[in-house]
Amino acid sequence: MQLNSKNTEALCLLDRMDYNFNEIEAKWQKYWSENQTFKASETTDKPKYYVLDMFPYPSGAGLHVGHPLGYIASDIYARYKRHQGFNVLHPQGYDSFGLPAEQYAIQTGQHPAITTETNIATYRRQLDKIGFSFDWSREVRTSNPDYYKWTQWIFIQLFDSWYDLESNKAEAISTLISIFEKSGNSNVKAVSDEGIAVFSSEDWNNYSKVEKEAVLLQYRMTYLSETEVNWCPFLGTVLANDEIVNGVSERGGHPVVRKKMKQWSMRISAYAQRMLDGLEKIDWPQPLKDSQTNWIGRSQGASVFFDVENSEEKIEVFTTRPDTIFGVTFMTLAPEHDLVSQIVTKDQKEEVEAYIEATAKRSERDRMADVKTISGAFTGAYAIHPFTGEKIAIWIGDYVLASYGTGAVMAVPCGDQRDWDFAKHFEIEIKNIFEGVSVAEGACEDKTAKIANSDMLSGLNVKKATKLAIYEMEKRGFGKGKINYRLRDAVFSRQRYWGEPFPVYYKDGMPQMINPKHLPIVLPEVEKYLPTEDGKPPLGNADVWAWDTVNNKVVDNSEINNSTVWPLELNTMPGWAGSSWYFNRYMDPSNTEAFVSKAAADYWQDVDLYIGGSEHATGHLLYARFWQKFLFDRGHLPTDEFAKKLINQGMILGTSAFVLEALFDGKSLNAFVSAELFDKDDYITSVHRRWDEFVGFFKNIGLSESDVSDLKFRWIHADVSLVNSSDELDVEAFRNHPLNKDFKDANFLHSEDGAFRTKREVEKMSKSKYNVVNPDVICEEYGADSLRLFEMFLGPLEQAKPWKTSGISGVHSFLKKLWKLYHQGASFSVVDATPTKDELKTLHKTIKKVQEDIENFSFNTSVSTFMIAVNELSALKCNKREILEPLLVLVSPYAPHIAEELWSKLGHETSIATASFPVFDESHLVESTKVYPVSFNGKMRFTLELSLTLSKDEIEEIVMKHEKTQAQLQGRTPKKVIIVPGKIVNIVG
RNA sequence: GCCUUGGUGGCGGAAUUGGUAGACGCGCUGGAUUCAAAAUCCAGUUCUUUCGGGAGUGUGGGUUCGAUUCCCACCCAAGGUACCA
Repeated sequence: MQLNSKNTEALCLLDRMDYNFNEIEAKWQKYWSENQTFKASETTDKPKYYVLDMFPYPSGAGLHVGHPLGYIASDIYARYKRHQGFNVLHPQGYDSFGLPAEQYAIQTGQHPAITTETNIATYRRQLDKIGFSFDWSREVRTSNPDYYKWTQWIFIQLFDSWYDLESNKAEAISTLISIFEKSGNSNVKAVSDEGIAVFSSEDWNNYSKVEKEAVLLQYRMTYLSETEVNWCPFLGTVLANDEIVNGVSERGGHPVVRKKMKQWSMRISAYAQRMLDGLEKIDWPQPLKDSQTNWIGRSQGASVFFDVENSEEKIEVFTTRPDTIFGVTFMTLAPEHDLVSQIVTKDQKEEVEAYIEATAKRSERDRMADVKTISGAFTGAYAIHPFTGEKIAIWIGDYVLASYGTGAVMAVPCGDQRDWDFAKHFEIEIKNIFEGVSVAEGACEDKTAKIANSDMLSGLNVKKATKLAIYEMEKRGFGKGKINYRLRDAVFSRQRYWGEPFPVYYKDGMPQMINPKHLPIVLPEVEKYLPTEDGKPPLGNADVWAWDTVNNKVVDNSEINNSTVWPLELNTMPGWAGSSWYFNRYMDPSNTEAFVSKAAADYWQDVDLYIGGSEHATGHLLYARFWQKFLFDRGHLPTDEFAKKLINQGMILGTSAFVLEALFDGKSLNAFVSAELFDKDDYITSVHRRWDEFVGFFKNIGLSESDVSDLKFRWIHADVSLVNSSDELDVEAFRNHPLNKDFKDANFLHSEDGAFRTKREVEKMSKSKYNVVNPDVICEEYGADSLRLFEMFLGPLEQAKPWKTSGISGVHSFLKKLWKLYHQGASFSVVDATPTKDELKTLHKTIKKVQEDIENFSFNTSVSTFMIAVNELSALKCNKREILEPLLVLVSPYAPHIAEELWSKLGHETSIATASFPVFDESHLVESTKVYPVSFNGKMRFTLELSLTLSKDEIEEIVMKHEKTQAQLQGRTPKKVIIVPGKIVNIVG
């Protein structure tokens, strides 16, 4: 057929046969939405499968190509599971409470609810373009009152619970009250009972209401306490440990100081051991499990009590090395330790107080930055060694942390390097209790050393000595074996506006829960979103924020009368509150009677596959496991781990482009030189060779020849959309770019070939680096199917990898070839003829590989497999239904739009989403046998690589025909061929 | 420091329980088609070579007929974590 621009008829035909992805994708996205193709229901006999993405925080910047990576992977898996006959739940929603929306509100005065709404609309539009199989009828938003009603409800459940060590689970607080009424608290074993005064049933029954509430508050799973918190003055809020990085706030990098405040805390420490144990039964990445294990920080040892000389007080220490107790030569308390002021002697008082003041002034950041300096002070007091009765000096030092263990250590300088350093510095005795080891140059931290010089422990190894030491301590009553955890209770209050309000009001200073039937307590309107410097939260600016206990509603603050109307809690919940249980809400998103119905929870159970970033290891993923276990304990959920399998997708990085700007005397010259002029190796030569041109260029913009040698250069980011695949900058577009207003008349010194080159560097994708690639643009230019395939093709799912748009042409031309496979000339053409052996081989090879790939989450290699299949089938000119129909089902999870279009052209009336996954038949792969000679010494051995069972004769035939076998036999004929089960074949020559 | 993961062409990356290293794609080179360009198609592309070969999966050893794969030591990179007693 002759084609030219005048032949309009031929062009029309071309149009019809072309792969018009924009049209196809819009058509099927509309079809899926109208037919609710991906709506999940609980009324089916199919087995369930729950595929979940970590829901996004809808930021103002919209999506870049890095965001959908995990969503594409989970979507492929969800679609694959549907083809396999599973009832798939694949929902999506928004984590829409949080700091950036509020920061934006503070700056612009726009209500966070409005900006959040706008951002969600942008996200939804962008997500819809990529063709995900989400069930949007189940969407949740954490900032929606219908949702946070249940976040508040869960908070009330936590308040109404305590952790019973006897049953090792959270129990209703009413069970605790009835125990108190019968027998006081002396027999109660709760996680929180350390430091709680002992009382009898009589005491309890005589307590006032407020006294009872104060006692109970100490037992609750969420409790109010005066705690030292990480206060960030700039953000005006308290931060959790995981929100602090290197002593500054994770967000914005503002300094953080310690401050005592009345805060809600979550008793996550109660679950420390169960969270460790639970890791063994879930299939999560090892690095993530290790992060959680470290964060929980279990250490096994003993707690030992030391008497203080001339005092009633005892000092409790925690040690992981009770076997070294005879090596104790002093004791160190944290400067903040409660006992310091009581035991300090008159003589030392001044020095100790000065030291405490000095350490209090140092911020946490300073203390961390400077770990080398040894400092401390002697209290003048002495403890008594429980075994030997010797006097032991009590020191204070800031290397001991008040927040870990008991805030006191027994110092064993011969066995602990920090104690050794401290002892050296202050010239304290270092007693050696190790056999044949010198401690003159440093402590002996080797755990294989034998203990010496230690009474009954002498001669024992560490393990035995530890056991005996604990036994002796328990027998003599001054110590016991103990397990300590690094995991602290999580502070749950935030001095912010854009978060869940607490369902709490204060009566006589004690917190009271609002009856759940009056929930939600809706976030009030305020005029100013900014917290005050003293830490009073923005809700303090609300006029209508008091609780009327008669009418059960929120009323104006002026009505507070301290008998029926009381003030409401001013703090809001942290960002992780709403995200700690959302996966359960998807199971039953519009239930108004419960956060999830029993039926729905029993049906869906838990998440089968969860995909998201590893940055949530010690935040969201820890808190979510905690709430899940709690809700399980209280009988609200059927499982105590919420996600069976978890995959961390790697980050997609941007390839930034830099242009080289010339500076003179610290000022911009509004002039740029092509990047290769500044290459380390070529700089001299290329500039020298072009020296006149180089000087001329700068003379033209007003420099003298001598000025030129004083030029300085710096790299600045250029927008990547202005740079082509050969790193050449579109100079005109750069001048006219709205972000480069200063460079409108800029001068450019080009390379010799006339191009202007940039330097490329891989960095995190971010707006400020001008390296963001928008998925909308990719969808427009190449289609969503190309985007999906390319994101997978980029590399292994879990690895970080740079984005390079130029690579997309490969997957795009694959789609065009796939399309052609189903077309002949201008029209759709698939025939019903019987496939050949070769065609079947290609199909079944592909089925096998793709199925393995999906199950191993190696989505990148299956894209290659598709390309090979299409190339082979094109070469075979295969257009047979029996081959092309199953091929389409294989491709459809990856490139659903094109698959759906061709599927409908094949005459199917329903969506390809309901088609079954093709069944692999290995009988078509007979010829994929490989033979390797193993050795030749009288006997000859061969390895056969087979994926199927062959008869002896068939194997012998394959072996004897093989080229290498012929060579090894050197013309001789073997007497017999022995076939050993497995892969080894012996040929006896 | 400790824990974890990884190291393969110019680049992203393949390689099943140890079995022809570099699949597939990008890029590059040459060719076909075209007035031309785009698009498409075909061939080549680890390095080196005296065209016989030789070397080669971070480095050095080891096990094996055979090692990217298993073992030991080391180097490097990324991530997590840290006066945690």
